[in-house]
Amino acid sequence: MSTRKNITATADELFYHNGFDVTSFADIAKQVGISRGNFYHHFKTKDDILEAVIDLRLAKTRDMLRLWAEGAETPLDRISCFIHILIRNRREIAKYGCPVGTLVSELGKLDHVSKSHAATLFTLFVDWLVTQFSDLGCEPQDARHHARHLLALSQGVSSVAQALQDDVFVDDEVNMMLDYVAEIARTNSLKRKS
Amino acid sequence: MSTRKNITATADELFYHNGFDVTSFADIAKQVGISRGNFYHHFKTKDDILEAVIDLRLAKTRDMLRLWAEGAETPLDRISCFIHILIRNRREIAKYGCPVGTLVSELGKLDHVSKSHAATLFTLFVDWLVTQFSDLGCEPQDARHHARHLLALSQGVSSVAQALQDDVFVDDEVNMMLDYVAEIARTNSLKRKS
DNA sequence: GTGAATTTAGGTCGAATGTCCTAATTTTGT
DNA sequence: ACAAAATTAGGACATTCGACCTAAATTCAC
Repeated sequence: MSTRKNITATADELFYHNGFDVTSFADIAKQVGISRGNFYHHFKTKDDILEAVIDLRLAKTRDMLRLWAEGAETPLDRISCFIHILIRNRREIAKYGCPVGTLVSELGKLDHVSKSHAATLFTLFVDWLVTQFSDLGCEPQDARHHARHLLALSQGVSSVAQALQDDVFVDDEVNMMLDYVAEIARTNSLKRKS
Repeated sequence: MSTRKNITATADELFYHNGFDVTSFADIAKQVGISRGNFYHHFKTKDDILEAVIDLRLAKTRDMLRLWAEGAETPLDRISCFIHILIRNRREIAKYGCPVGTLVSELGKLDHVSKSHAATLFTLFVDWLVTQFSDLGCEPQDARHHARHLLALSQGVSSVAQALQDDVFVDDEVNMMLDYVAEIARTNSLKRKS
């Protein structure tokens, strides 16, 4: 892997685990195994690293969403993929929260220029979910509503899970989210028949 | 107001607006209007200030919950008070997120000793909501489930609202939460009749 | 009123930060 | 093979941080 990508991937992990502001050049350099001075050749400022990290996350998210769209047959299965990240990443979430939500929150408090850039990560999920709910037969405004609701729920579950450290809670909420989507699919199919 | 309380209140605000780690002694001193050196007499370390801030928030939260319990006639009205903080504090939430969730998240990433102390802020809300749902006629495990679900939703709405900056979204979610509670109250009253 | 206790201001300290520079080292193009 | 370019290491820099100290100012007790 190129050094630049190596730096970006390491910064991505450290920003997630420890926070953007707390993570120093020295921390990243130590983990990558290069000298601090080497940074300036790849990234002029720390903000440049942040931009690269956000771009990396955008790319990884797009890949993940595409994989879900291709891998699952029905919109319902695809939405289930989204919901199940809460279980698949439960260990990391319990420790560090949601990588998107915590970054947006921190950048918001720092009033950082990249906060809107980070927020586009959210819209990536919203847009994808809107597509799925539309494919499920929802009207545009309903699809948007359901998509945002699901995103908010996943954020909230991450946040509370980090505080309470309770696996059962996550399972319960995931089941509720699955029921929520199944109910929408059911009513939509009824509507279609009438 | 005493200097100590003045420091604590100012630190409370700055920790919320800018984050704990980012906020420096100098920042607090400047806003309070005292010299930096004066701190050491009131708080030995920055962590001591954090402890005092968490205690302050615990006290303020307890007062607020007591006020809601006394001010509202029915459990349903009391739960509505909780839900409506999302609207009452919408400006601050859109800027800085939820004061509890963002603090727990930051302390979790810092692996700070006070993270569990901060997490008790969450349990304060959970316990209070459990009481309300129990008064509404819910079984203990149901009450706990509903309480945590509502808390997670409020957290998620705060998080997504900060990213999307959309007032309509908050209104929609608040209405959904109110419907959720109303539905529980309705089914409970039906159960009671049978 | 006066001595003791509390509170305050201002400065110092080492450590750590982001940024930047320079000189080696390695890689690349021909 | 060799010059040019890219990459790397290590250190210098001004600044800021939490922590700590001392002395002046203020408040309090009697």
